[in-house]
Amino acid sequence: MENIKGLKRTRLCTELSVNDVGKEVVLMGWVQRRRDLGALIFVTLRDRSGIMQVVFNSEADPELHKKAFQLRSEYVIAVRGTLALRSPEAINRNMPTGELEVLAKELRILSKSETPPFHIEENSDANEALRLKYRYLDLRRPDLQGNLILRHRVAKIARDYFDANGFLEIETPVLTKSTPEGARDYLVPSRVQPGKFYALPQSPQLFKQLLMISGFDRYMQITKCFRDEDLRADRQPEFTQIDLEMSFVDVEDVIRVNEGFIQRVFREILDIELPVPFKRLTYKEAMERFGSDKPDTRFGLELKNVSDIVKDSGFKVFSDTIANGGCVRAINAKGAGTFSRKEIDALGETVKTYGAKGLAWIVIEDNGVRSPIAKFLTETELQNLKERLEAQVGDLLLFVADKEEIVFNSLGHLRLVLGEKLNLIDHDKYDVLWVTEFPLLERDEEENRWVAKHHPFTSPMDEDIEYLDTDPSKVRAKAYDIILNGYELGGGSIRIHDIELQNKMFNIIGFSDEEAKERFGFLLEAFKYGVPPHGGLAFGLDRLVMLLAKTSNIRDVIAFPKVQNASDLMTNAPDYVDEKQLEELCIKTVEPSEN
RNA sequence: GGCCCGGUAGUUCAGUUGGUUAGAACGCUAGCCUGUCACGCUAGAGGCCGAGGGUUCGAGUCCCUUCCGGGUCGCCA
Repeated sequence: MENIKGLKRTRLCTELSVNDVGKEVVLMGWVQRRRDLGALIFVTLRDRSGIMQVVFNSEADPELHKKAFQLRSEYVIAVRGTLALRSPEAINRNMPTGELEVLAKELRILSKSETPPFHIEENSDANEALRLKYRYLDLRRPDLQGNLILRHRVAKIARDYFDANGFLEIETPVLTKSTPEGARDYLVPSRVQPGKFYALPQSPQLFKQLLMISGFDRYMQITKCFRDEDLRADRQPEFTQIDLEMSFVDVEDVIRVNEGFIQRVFREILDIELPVPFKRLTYKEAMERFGSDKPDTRFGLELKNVSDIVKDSGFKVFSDTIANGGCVRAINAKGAGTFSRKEIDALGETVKTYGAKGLAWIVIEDNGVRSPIAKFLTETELQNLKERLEAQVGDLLLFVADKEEIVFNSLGHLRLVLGEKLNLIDHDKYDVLWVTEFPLLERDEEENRWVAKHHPFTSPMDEDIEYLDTDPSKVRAKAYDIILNGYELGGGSIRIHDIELQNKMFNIIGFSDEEAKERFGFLLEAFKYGVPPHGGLAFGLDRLVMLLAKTSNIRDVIAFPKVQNASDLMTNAPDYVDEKQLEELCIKTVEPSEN
């Protein structure tokens, strides 16, 4: 093994251009590939910027050529040589540095490598579990390097943009207090106070509110958050938020400053100019039209309420559902009348996933309809349905009857499936919108109480405060989510800054004064000493970068992600610890119970 | 916790109704080769068919259990 003594790297591979031809250069990096033509050896050298061809010619230097013969994939080398223009017939147009090559004068093997378990290349088809076990090799691939560089750039834009707008980056604790409500906490035992635990933050929510009370006026932080819930393609147990909070603002102020941020990200990263202000939908409208509070509005297929048409229908599934307080809604899948019975059944399975009992359907044909339910419907009902759904020959009408919640959820997801299946989604389009006026509260049927839909510090809308006592379900919140192509990019709210209202909120979600004091006493105490009106928002940085990188897997934009069972295949975390460590923490483990 | 998909050389995969010695490509090793760039040519090595149990004369293939990975529902204020 050799060292780099006396050699200094001049440039990265792709920083060299035809203007540098004739200069002596020193490159350092990994052997991407060796092509051995006998007396002539080509090596593609890879560094973070890209690749450059290096030539070893036995005629020019037999000793050096002999040394180059030893090179294998992923050896780390330093090469000193002359940058040369390739002869015209040897130019590789598929390579950014394809006009150039380095004629080697010196080679040092800085580190050898075993044959890697998978080939380091763009668009690797190697199994992801294998790539995660050897993540440091996976991260050598240009696509992942590009993703992490992109991530860095987005984070930098966030810091620059919010700095320019008067925000201060302030760190908040990672070891903090467990709070009720919300996701499961990750707990950290205290050694000095046996039996007590810290919790890792689900978000810095309370700390940023306290910073407003401290008078910092505008705060931002790029920070890790932790939620002990099951993973998804777009969800990791530890993730990063661009978190911010502002004083003396209302909804419009928060929205405006964040539109500017997203606009700048798209301008600088993708060279796309997003028009502001962004579209807005109220929560109610989003649900009614798209069956989702994070609608993908790149395509139509909107939901239509047909309850009034079929409320007295002979089809009991419809009329009984409505009689029991439910509803019937439908999607017109334009042109999907050609779907086979099997395909329609598969759509039925889709809605069943979301709790629907079934999917009723009608195909509009030249001379009438084809449908298992048509015989239960009168001619008038059929005619009204067609009109409401703007049905034409060749269309497939799809109906779900159930509680509103299930109808929205199942049709909302069916809509996405149909959008894909009917190829209605323009994957090069970026569709950004705000969803506003979320309900403040929702009913937890299991616990039979109200819970905060956003969090318990969210302010109700001024005009709805009167309903807090009479009909909490009617109260809308000063909460807003920002949605990109059907993904929730971020969300936030104006907070309650009045101690009376905050106490009332705790009471409505079932906290006694004692419990509220126990859990959030520090906040209520702070509320006694002059609280500016404030509000904020948090973006999911991972998700934002994921969408900018055009991948649907959040692991592709995280350096060391976790797999579905929340373990890290490289480090093998989580893992058992020494009995000694547990003793010191006064912790005993028990076998998990069956069931 | 539920549902769906997957696990066979280093890698990506094929493997028929259960039937002889489990194949291919890439990679790897060695040799030849002075303009390659997915270099080419020749030869070679390489397998706990995820694991355990069962059925069978016989299991990569069928059954049961289990482990691992992915997607998803629940969950994620």
